[in-house]
Amino acid sequence: MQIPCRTCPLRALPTFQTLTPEELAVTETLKRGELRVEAGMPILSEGSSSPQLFTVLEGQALRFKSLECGKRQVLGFVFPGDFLGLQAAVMSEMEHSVTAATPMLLCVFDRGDLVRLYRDSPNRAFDLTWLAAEEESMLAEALATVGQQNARARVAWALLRLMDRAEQSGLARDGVMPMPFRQHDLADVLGLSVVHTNKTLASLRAGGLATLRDRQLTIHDRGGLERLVGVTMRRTRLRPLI
Amino acid sequence: MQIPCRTCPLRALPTFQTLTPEELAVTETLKRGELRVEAGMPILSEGSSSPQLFTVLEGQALRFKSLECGKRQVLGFVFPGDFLGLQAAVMSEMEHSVTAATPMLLCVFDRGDLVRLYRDSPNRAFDLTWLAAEEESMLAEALATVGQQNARARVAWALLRLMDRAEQSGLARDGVMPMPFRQHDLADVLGLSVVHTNKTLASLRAGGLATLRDRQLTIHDRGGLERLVGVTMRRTRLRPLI
DNA sequence: CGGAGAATTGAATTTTATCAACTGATGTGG
DNA sequence: CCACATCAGTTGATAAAATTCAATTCTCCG
Repeated sequence: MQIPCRTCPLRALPTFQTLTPEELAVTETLKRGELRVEAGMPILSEGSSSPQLFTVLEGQALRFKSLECGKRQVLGFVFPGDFLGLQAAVMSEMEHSVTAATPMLLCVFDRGDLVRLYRDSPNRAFDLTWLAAEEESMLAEALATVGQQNARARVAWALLRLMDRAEQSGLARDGVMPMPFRQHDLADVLGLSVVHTNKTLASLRAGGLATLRDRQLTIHDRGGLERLVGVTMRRTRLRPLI
Repeated sequence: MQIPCRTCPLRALPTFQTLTPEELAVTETLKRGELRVEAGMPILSEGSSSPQLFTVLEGQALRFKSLECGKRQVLGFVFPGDFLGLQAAVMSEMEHSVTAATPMLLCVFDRGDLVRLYRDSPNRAFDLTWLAAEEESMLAEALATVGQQNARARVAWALLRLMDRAEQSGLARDGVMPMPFRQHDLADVLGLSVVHTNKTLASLRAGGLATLRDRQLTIHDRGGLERLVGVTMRRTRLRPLI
């Protein structure tokens, strides 16, 4: 086990809750090891009941659902600090898949320890519910965007969400972040075709709102993008880090 | 308090978990009373932090998010047995609203009791996480449908979902259920215009797949509808009833 | 019976998807 | 170091889908 929880660099970030020494100790007993994953590799698969749960230490990934017709709907972006596999742990199996978009480092937990956690650490149990509720919020926001907004507003929303997540996990500076996701991924988030996503990105770029190129996303005019987005975007909150 | 939990008619339904007498006793101490709500009245509002949580005993409702532009996205249908307000209890406030579609009878809980529940009843705490994860699944399914499917498939999906939920809560018989929601509501679920929803319904009716009229939904050809729907629809599961 | 909200229908218009072709960057092997 | 292959990104033309608008009919209640 390379990194003990108490010195986990993620905990230093202002986004994450600070734990009491006792809580930290409990968390530490749950950690089973670390796992490195290459870009493009699957981490969790729809329909499987993973015996392991993960906290992302480094790298980015995509959550998505595959459709019979071969299409897929991307459900969300995964950033450091995110917890993966709760669904499989709580229901019998995963309802979506997760695939690494970059090389990743994962902190590994054991599904079987969950019962113990609920019994012994009500605060941490509450945090798990919080995480599930947070996912629910994110999906609701996405659904409202995809269901009700036009292409421009959808893309604007996705860019702001990406930047927000990147800032949370300390990956962005001054509206600039590394962008590991493809336009194709963006299109599958938003229910748009790749072509139309591309044109919309070009239009935002031309309007001086945001630039996506060379694996890098730059937000030039946050206010302008926010005006485009019709749904209320929740401010970043203090998250629990399992 | 009119109905004690142990004789709650919902518990008799096969959809809901049976509790041990102890668990039932705990649940009973949480119940604060009952609330009747008229059709069309708001139950929970986006942005508010309701001090109360509800379990639906009778009636149907809609969860939805309002957009700045005046549109709204319906996030899901609420049926008897559903738990309302978890989001407000876990995060600081509700991220969506709930409005009654029919007269309703709600079982009332107190938000403040949640901490006690997490401390004393790990099983029930786990159930709350389960409920949040279930919501997440439903939203993911909706997002995949709205994001990737055409109008026919979307409407087919919504009709099957409605029927499934109605069967779960004992409201449907032989593919026939009372339909309290308007075509306008359906349109806001699916990200379609009312007009197009209407035409699509007409086309499904003409194809002998399903009929929606006189406040009643009839599924004539479940297999036909399922073939239209491209996303995997989870089978009804055993749900916890809080 | 009359009025209000809901459902339905037929254009006209707008938005988005699909198709096909092309550019540019990256990487590999001879 | 160049030829070649590959893949992401870009663009224009065309087709399909959904929205909007306008008008009419239907249903439920008072």
